[in-house]
Amino acid sequence: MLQADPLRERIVSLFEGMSPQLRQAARYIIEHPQEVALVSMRELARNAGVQPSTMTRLAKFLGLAGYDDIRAHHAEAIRFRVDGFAARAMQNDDSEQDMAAAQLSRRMLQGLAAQIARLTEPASLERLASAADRLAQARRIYVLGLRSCHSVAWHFHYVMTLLGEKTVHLDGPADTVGDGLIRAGAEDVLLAISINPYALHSLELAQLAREKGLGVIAITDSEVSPLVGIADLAILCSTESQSFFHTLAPALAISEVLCGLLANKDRTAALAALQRADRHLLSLNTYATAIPRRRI
Amino acid sequence: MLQADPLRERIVSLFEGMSPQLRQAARYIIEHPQEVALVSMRELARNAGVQPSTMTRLAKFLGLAGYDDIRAHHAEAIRFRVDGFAARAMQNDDSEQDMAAAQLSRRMLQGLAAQIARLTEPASLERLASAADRLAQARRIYVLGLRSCHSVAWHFHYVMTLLGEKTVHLDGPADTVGDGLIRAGAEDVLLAISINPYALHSLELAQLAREKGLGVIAITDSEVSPLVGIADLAILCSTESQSFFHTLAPALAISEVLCGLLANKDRTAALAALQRADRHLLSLNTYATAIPRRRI
DNA sequence: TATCATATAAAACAAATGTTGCATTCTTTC
DNA sequence: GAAAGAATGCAACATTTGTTTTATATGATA
Repeated sequence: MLQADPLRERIVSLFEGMSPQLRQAARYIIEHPQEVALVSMRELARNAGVQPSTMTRLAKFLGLAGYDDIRAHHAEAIRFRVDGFAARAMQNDDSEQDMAAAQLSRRMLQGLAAQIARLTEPASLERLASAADRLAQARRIYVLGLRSCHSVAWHFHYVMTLLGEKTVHLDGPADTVGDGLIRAGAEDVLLAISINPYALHSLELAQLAREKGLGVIAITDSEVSPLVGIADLAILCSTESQSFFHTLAPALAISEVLCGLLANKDRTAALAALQRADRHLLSLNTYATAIPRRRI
Repeated sequence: MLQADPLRERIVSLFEGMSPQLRQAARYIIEHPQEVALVSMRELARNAGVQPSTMTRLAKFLGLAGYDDIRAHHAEAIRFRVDGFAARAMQNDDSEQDMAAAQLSRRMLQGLAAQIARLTEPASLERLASAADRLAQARRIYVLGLRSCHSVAWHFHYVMTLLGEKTVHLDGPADTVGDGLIRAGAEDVLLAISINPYALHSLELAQLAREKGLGVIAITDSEVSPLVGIADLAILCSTESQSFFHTLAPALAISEVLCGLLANKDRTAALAALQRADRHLLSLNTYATAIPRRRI
């Protein structure tokens, strides 16, 4: 990534002139350089979601004789990098002293990675699985996350809307946050996300939900979180970070895993739902397929 | 190479019991491990001075099903070395058909952890540092993230509001998303977050900001993202996950690091601001200090 | 030396790879 | 709205791949 890579640069510079399929292939190659050298072209094409011929066409488009040139180039890059990696690592340690920012960044990122990795402990995995089961059975899933946890709640809700109509995001202006629960009942589940310091309103709503007979699943940060007492099941995530602020990355990771597990319950249905969402958004022209040109 | 390599050890330990030809093949493999993954078996055999069949025989001799097992092992080793402890994460699908929940969860989480860990590469750290500098200098920071990226944008904005009044979150109902930019100018910076598929509106607004003279910093997912062409500086994050959906955890981690770096520019000021925010929220009774009791 | 078992080379084989040409679909342009 | 052009999917193609089979060579044992 550091050293000059002429082919990579060529791909990037010609990217704008490529057709959609070529772009998809090119993008995958740029983002998975080592895979190019390690798997066959057909498999690469499959992983990139394009036809095998597209890879050949991409090679020709780049002015190469064929796909083998692309592979050869990436293989060479790997051979070249064999001891380059260690060298780079050393070079870090040197320049680290006068780069306070880099040092802090590294510590924060390594901390986050470690915290997420720690979620793979068997106890966590079990809770994730039961939570997913519970959510899958529910008629409706109400999602609640206020203040800092809004991001997690919203992301969960957003992803789930791609799958269907099952979730209701408890949010709104003018103190209407809780209104969504009006028609909630015992067949439903509340997914409540809250970390220290715990927003009072979240706890009140969770308590209300409990009283209305809803199942309550919590994503929170401690065994002694007030949510644990309210919820049927609590998934714990660390929020500590090497900076002033709490981190929500592990909580977000958990919510993404829950989405993944739910989608995995019925893969074909999930796939169909995603395709439908795709078509809908496509017809609305929501996403850019080419370089953007401002509407005037 | 640093870590234990069971296959390599097996080859060494069985070396004495091999015939001359098998030894020659085994020796070449041990001494050129990366070649095994990068060239075909026939070419490897040629380079080793051995018949192709000898390679197959060696694989069987080692108790494997065939030569492909040897290659797969060495390919994995390369992936492992390149990606740090990403290793297992990126190897794709095949038989996750009816994967147990725990297994899928673990793979997703390990993948996320690996992707965040990969952000500690020097190139990323440098970009993070410059982005933080640029943001620190700006008079105002406009934060833009639509659809799936809303969570990241909002989280950045929320954390920054704890520090002061510097950020403006570009969001709103009734198509008022861009209104915040009305008074934006050359002294300001836009922090734009967008991943594939790129929301058209995000690109248009980023373009508009650029035309208005704002600096543009992007958090996006690829060197060929349309945002790269618009932004002065792009921080790249992977979004691939072991499930149907893209992940935003790395993007969120990046935004948290940026917040941390910004706060770190003036630690005492940051501390003071946080305390003020604390007092304010305390006086509003925003957070629970004890087990919640519903208001009646 | 004759005989046997093993090791190696050579060739045959099915499966896969990368490539190419053709038919179809989607855009663009008049 | 029709026609030209580009982009794309599909299937056939010749190669190449890893494996297996067969034949030859080697070396030990009696």
